[in-house]
Amino acid sequence: MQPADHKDDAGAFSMEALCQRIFERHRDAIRVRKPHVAVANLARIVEATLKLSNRQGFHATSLRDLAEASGLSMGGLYAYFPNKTTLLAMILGEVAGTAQALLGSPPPTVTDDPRRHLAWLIESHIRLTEAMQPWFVFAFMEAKSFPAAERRQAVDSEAATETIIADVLRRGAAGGVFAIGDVDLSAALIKPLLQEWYVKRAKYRKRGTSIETYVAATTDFIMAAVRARATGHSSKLPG
Amino acid sequence: MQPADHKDDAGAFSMEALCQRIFERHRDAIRVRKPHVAVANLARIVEATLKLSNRQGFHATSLRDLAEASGLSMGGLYAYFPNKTTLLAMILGEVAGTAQALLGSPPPTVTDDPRRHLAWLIESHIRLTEAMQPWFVFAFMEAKSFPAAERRQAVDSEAATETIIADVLRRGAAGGVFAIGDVDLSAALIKPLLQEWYVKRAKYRKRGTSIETYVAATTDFIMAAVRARATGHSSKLPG
DNA sequence: ATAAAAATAGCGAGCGCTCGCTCGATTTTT
DNA sequence: AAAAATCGAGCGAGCGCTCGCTATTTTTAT
Repeated sequence: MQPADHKDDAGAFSMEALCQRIFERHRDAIRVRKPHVAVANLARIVEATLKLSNRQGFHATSLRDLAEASGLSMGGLYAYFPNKTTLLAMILGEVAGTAQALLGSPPPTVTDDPRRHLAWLIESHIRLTEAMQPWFVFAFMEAKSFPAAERRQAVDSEAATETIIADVLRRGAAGGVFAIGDVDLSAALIKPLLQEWYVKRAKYRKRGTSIETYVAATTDFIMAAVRARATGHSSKLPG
Repeated sequence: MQPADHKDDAGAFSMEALCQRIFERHRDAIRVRKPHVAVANLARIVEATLKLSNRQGFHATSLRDLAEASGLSMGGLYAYFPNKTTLLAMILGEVAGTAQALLGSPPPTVTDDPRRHLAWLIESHIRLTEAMQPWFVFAFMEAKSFPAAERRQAVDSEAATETIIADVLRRGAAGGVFAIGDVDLSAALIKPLLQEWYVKRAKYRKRGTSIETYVAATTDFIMAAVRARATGHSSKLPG
């Protein structure tokens, strides 16, 4: 672990690292060739987009606002995306990709016990969305009111997360570790408990609820709801 | 109980009844004097607003679209609201008012047992938002990205519902009926489980999940999460 | 009963303005 | 000096909203 160079970083989920990946994924749509120039400006553009959109909505954010907030000109912006909708798609794609990459790769130490696996999913999801909070808020708020392709991407991404949860619940129920009536419905109910943290982030900040408290309370709430059998294992997780 | 005259009605939560209240609340902002004319046209305007906004967002819905979908002219619309923002506020206010009126008046047969009271809150909230689904989706999606006054109204309304839940949890915890660590945090976690039904309505429709199934599963999930003590009472609720 | 007068409801072209986006000129880098 | 990156005035389209107007209903006067 090396020190991050931005304030809000969490290493692999830093603005820098995420924009690096956006640049690689969209090389053909981005006219600027030099990586260090492109990534730096993408970071300024994405940062401005998230800030303005999360305040007033993506649709209500004009490219003039965006130019001013990012420090580029109107025309300059268009070297980084071919149109406004593609800028949206770039951000949505990065959110969905990062979430799937993380949640789809649990550490091997965790997967053999459904309780530990479920607890890991809960904590990882909450910590990921904390590190990328503006990104997830953006995806959550904007995905609904936009073109079919982008909308579908968001729905699929949500469904994928839910499937991961459902698989763990199913294995736990089969092994007698959980007592669950409808596994898919339970997975569907767990999702909004994880989203709550970033969607209502302001509320918890105002109340002084720390992420550790929220992770603990949510894990406890969900474990009770699925009637997780207590064992000798500590509930403490690797940070 | 008398038969409703619209398809999606649930009596007091019909488009007609809700627009009647909007008309009464905003008589001074609405230039049309005759109640039966005003209420009928308000219904067409609100219906069109909810339909178009829930597809593409309120901001992206133009007054020309709205005029065409409601069957009125551009100028005609402005006899029913002084500006677009007030139209938003009218709808948000009606949603918040209806929710508070219902959830704040539990039947006396229910309030003396926290378990029954909590179950009643769960079922009532879900059935209300089912009857007024487009209204609640609209409020949920649009409240964030709009003027301070309207935004505050939405936040306050959410907080009020959460307070009602927290009060019931607190009484139950005090009486040993529930075992809860942090009452306020638990109430905050119950909220998104109730919102899930209308926010993701399409998903459950596709899966064939009925409202009865969802109410039962959510009630079960929440009761387990708060460690509700089992009793001899039936868990069946009055419809 | 009937005609004149007043009030109400609705229309849609058009205003001032901002939007997403383009493109030739200009600056910066190599 | 060539290439890459950036600039910003300007375009047509579409926005929220207004206003002069017509058609209809209700009230008043005879």
